[in-house]
Amino acid sequence: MAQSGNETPVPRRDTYTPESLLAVAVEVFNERGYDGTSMEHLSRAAGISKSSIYHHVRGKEELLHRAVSRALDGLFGILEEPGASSGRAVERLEQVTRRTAEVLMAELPYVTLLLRVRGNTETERLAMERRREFDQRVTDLLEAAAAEGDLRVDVDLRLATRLLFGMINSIVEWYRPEAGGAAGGEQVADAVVRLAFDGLRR
Amino acid sequence: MAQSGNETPVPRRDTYTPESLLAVAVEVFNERGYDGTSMEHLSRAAGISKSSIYHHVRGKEELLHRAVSRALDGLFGILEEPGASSGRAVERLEQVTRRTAEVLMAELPYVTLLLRVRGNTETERLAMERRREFDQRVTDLLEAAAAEGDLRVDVDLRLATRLLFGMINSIVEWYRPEAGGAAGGEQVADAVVRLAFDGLRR
DNA sequence: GTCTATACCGTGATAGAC
DNA sequence: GTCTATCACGGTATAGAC
Repeated sequence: MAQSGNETPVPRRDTYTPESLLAVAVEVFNERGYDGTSMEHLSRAAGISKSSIYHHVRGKEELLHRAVSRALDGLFGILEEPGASSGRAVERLEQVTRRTAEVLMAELPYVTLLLRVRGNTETERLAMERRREFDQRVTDLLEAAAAEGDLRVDVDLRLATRLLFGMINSIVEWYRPEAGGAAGGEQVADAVVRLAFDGLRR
Repeated sequence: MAQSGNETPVPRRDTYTPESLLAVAVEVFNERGYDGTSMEHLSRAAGISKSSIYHHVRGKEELLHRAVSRALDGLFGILEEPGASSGRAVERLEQVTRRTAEVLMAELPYVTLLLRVRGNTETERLAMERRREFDQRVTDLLEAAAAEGDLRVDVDLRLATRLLFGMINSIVEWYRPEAGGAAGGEQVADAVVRLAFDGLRR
């Protein structure tokens, strides 16, 4: 993500960085819920003591903050990608839909946590606000596509955006990258685009 | 819901019953998350002391149990309704889709809580299991509809079921009955069925 | 049916040795 | 960078008066 410059030439072996600790913490947060996770749970999962965790991060909420920020950066990155700003709106919308599903799967644990945040702390409220901002950008895209006459007219646009995101976001409830089985990431993204734009019916 | 027979002729005025206390508790659970809610929070919301709550229920988890049971009873009720067992499968599926959305909105706080349960306690694990059972019943319906040739063949059925439920369930994230505005329950249910079966595209 | 007072434990976080 | 020991606090739940 950030530049891996020429300092610290090779990742160290054993000791934790805030980043590697984050990966562990986010897994636990997603299993037990953020509020349901104690520092004791985290310390056991990381294999170090509670107080060692405080050497790397200021506390539980900093871990949450880092996690949701990473997810949000991934999502907003989609809007900067080439192709997100030219061409027919419905095609841009289709591309954003596919990329959102892909980013969600690529950054699965981080986005999962983001989507479950309820607004109890300042960190959570900030995350919710940025998320709404992203949603709004996509709503704008739907409006543009509707103005170009490419969307059905019998469904409210805000409602459609919400249901579209509902479908995409629900991927976090069951997608697990290791189990390639009947659900590789490509296949999932394809299915989302097909169902969202053309529906279930033959 | 239950019979309002001739005993207890009129609901009492002021004092709490387990049922009326439940309504308050579920609201708070949904705002703060179950784990994020303390008995102190509940007591403030109910306007009685912590210990008074224990007069009505055994503890926090009993409130959770009552809430998710109510949600699950509503959902399984759909499968018993007339029309859910005869006729073309794709039409039964459409009907179940609409009814699921409707029940979700009618029992909004209870279903919301059900959908957010993560499996930390025995109550939660039981709820998750019954929920999976419901999902399976709907997957069966998709299989039947596919066998009758009414569904598109380029999307995996389990995947389609999950995305369908993802769309329906996401209603709890934003639907609020009081704000009739652009989103009456009828309109939402219609939109879900249209998008799920025929897609966004004109 | 509600209250105040309290038991008892797990929580997030810190101090200071190694 | 990690540990053990400890702190103050808030958590669920109970006892017993009114």
